[in-house]
Amino acid sequence: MSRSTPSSRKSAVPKPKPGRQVATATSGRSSKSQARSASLRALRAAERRAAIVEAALEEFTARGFAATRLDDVAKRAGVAKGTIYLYFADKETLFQELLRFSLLPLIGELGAPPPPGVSARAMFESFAEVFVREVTETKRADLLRLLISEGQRFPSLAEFHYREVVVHGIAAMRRVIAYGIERGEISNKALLDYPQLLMAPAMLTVVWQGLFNRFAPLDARALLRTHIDIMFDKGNAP
Amino acid sequence: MSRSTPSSRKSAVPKPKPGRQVATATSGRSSKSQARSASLRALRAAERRAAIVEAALEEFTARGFAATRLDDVAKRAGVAKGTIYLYFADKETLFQELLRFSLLPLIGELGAPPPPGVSARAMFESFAEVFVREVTETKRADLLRLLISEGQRFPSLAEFHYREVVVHGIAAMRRVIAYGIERGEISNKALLDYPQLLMAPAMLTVVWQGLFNRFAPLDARALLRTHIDIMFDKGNAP
Amino acid sequence: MSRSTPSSRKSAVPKPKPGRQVATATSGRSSKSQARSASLRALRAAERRAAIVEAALEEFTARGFAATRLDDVAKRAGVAKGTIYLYFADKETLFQELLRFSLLPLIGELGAPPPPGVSARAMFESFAEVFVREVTETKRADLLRLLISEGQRFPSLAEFHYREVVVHGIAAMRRVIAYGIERGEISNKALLDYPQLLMAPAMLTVVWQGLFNRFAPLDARALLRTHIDIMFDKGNAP
Amino acid sequence: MSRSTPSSRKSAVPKPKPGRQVATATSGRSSKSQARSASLRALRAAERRAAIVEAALEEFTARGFAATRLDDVAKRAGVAKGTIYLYFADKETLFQELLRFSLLPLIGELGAPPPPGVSARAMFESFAEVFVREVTETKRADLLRLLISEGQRFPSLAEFHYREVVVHGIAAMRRVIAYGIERGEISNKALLDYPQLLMAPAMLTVVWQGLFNRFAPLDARALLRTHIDIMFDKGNAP
DNA sequence: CATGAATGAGACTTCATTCAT
DNA sequence: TATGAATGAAGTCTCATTCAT
Repeated sequence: MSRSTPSSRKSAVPKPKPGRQVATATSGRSSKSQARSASLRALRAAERRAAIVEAALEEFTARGFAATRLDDVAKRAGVAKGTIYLYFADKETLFQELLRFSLLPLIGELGAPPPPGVSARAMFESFAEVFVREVTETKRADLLRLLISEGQRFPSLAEFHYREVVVHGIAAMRRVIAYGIERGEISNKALLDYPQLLMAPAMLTVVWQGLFNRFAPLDARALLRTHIDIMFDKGNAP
Repeated sequence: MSRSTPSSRKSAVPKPKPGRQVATATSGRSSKSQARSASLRALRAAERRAAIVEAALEEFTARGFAATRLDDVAKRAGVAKGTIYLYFADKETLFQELLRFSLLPLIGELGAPPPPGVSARAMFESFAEVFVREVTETKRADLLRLLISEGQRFPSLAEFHYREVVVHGIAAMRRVIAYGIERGEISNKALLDYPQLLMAPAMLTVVWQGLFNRFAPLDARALLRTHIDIMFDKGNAP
Repeated sequence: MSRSTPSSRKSAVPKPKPGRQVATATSGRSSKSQARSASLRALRAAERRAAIVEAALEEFTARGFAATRLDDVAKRAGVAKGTIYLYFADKETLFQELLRFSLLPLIGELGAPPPPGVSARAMFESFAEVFVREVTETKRADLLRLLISEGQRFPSLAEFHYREVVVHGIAAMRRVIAYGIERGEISNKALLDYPQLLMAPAMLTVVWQGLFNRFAPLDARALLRTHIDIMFDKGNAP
Repeated sequence: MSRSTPSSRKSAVPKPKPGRQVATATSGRSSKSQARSASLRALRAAERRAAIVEAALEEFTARGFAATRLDDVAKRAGVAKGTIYLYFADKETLFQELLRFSLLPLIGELGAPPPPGVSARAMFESFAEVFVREVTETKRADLLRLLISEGQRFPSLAEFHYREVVVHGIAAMRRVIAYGIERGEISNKALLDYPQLLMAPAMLTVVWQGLFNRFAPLDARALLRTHIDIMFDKGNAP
């Protein structure tokens, strides 16, 4: 192996669509209705962009930033090399955009307003469930790992996630903790200073699954259940 | 910059030794005493090797595997580029060797025989203290982050660490947990199934400090203290 | 910047019309009067062509042939990139056409029939004045520089200008010289063999102004006046 | 033709040495004498550098800066593509260095101290002769044309030549003119203000030979002789 | 006719690895 | 054993040209 990639050359990641994309049959031209054709074009553009992002996700998560070849991204997306540059200024922009906007929706989902009158434990159980369903069992886990791996080398990216994701996540955790303390579900008030402790097992799961799942699969749900049992006193639960 | 690294070129990492290493004048050969000169040479060789590994550590942790240039490693180590190949087969070998043997000693330290009659909490407190002192506040934290970042792309490396480090660590955690349950310091027996929970905050600290310390410094010791307070019932502590 | 241009990317040459050209609303077709609409269309076509040539002039003179991007020409002309190909076969054709027809009119102006009975000196003074007014102080100087710069690499272009411009210019110079000799204004008959000497200062001016005007502005008119004083004996002048 | 070059692809300029350079038989290693081997290496480096510069000269003068491929320069120099980067930072540096140092020696030659008691005409005749012999009939003419062609697009280059070459040349011309006026060889004192007029025919020759020599060869020596006859009164000549 | 998204060949540049000294 | 000059494969990015709309 010559340059720098650890594993096999030529796309260790299996590529699903070898030829040109299916293109969802746009060849039939109605020849009038400029507006529709314009929106069609816009639609096509959006599709292409999405294809590129999707392909980039696969390649970047499989190889990391430096070892990913835009050539491979293009092939996987079913576009020419130059096409990528119609949508993204350069490799780094594609990479950052991918990471920037992929984890954002999570915050919305995780911060969904809890049903009233519910226990703190139930609130966090809901968090955990969403995390498992929407991250652990999804490509988002790969994205999170990618962020953990490359964040240090892209300070602006780290900052973005700190501000847009982490700060809100920490705040949410703190609210749950405060609520739990208030309701007597959580006894240790120092937890308020380290709300990260609530998320630590979730993060560990993501890292573990990336590195060691091959050798020792980890049941995220069960692990988090145990975590919850430890963090919350059962007293006030039904 | 064209290829792949996000930040500045030309060694973002400050290099301590600008000129060629002092090299302690080896050119004048005394021409007798082959045995001593042989051992001297071996010593010199060992030093060189160590210098290369040390330099590689700096560069790899600062840039990751792919973006690190052997040229920079050589410069930092004070040797010629070709010299690296006298000690390591190639870039990947150097990288793996670096990671393979750098974290091993930890297991010994962490697995040091606990003083008899001590509480489970005290045992884990000792663990935590060693971890903070020997990892968090050391270059080992960088190595751990490097492992987390690149492990997925070097399966053999991940396997090595799983077998040589993680398995033992998990076993040690489990022993502490069992002991804690036995002594009544730990009430939740399910923890025995997920000893990772004991380590999760430590790992979170390492990741956090790599990504977010700039924006929100994290006090590893205090965080772990809180963690310990939660995991261990205080009843039986002195 | 990676490829080839020395200075700043993104059009160092200031572009006058930022948005799309006004285009004088051609979309509403009155659907009758085909003849007039045809001529209108022809007019529109001629305008477009002219806009492209004008834009090409700016860009080519600013960057040279190879470093000029048709994309920039199109933007500056207010047309789409593809439109250029409706009027010109390719980049080189556009370039050559630009150069071919831009300098031709000069020959007419420079070869204008001199008022009868005038001195040779006056004839050449008139040449010089036209040259200063119509070349030196005009974009034509840029075109001349462009020809000088790229002519060697476009042999057919050099040949064209030799035949269509230079030959006539040389002939005109020779006529002036012969006339001057005949009238006793020029004493050195060898000048007839090197009529280029009459034009040399004009050419030097164009080159100098392209390269060094920043550091040492050159007054074309005054320089040529001195040149004339040297070439023509003052005896017979009024 | 695809990208940008006007004429034929694949090196219009004939390449003399297809294989690896002759390398002047350095294979015989004397195995001792480090100093000599070091100087040998230095010698080799100097040769290589020279080969690259020489090749670059050919290619740049044949195609201009933008259209020259470093690949071709490397092939012509008999080195690998990467080798160029051991000696020059990038394409532009190679180009500028080529131009910067190739014309400098001229100033020395042209500014050689004139024999005492000689006429101004003889001094300038000597200038002219050196110019013809060392520029017109040499590759330096190509370099001068290259400078004229690309100077506008490399402001620093134009400035360098203005300061290092032109200023001195102009000063030398002015000295000759002053001397000629003093000796009564030159009558028009205004020439002191436009010493460029003395050089104009030389420059015209270089440009002409680049563009039109194919169609109308120009005898530089004869043209300059006529020029001299016109500029200098014959009175004081023998 | 006009558009401009898409293409893909090709240029510059980097850097792991080799090998003569 | 150590060196570091040399190599050349490979990657990123550009831009002339095409073509469906």
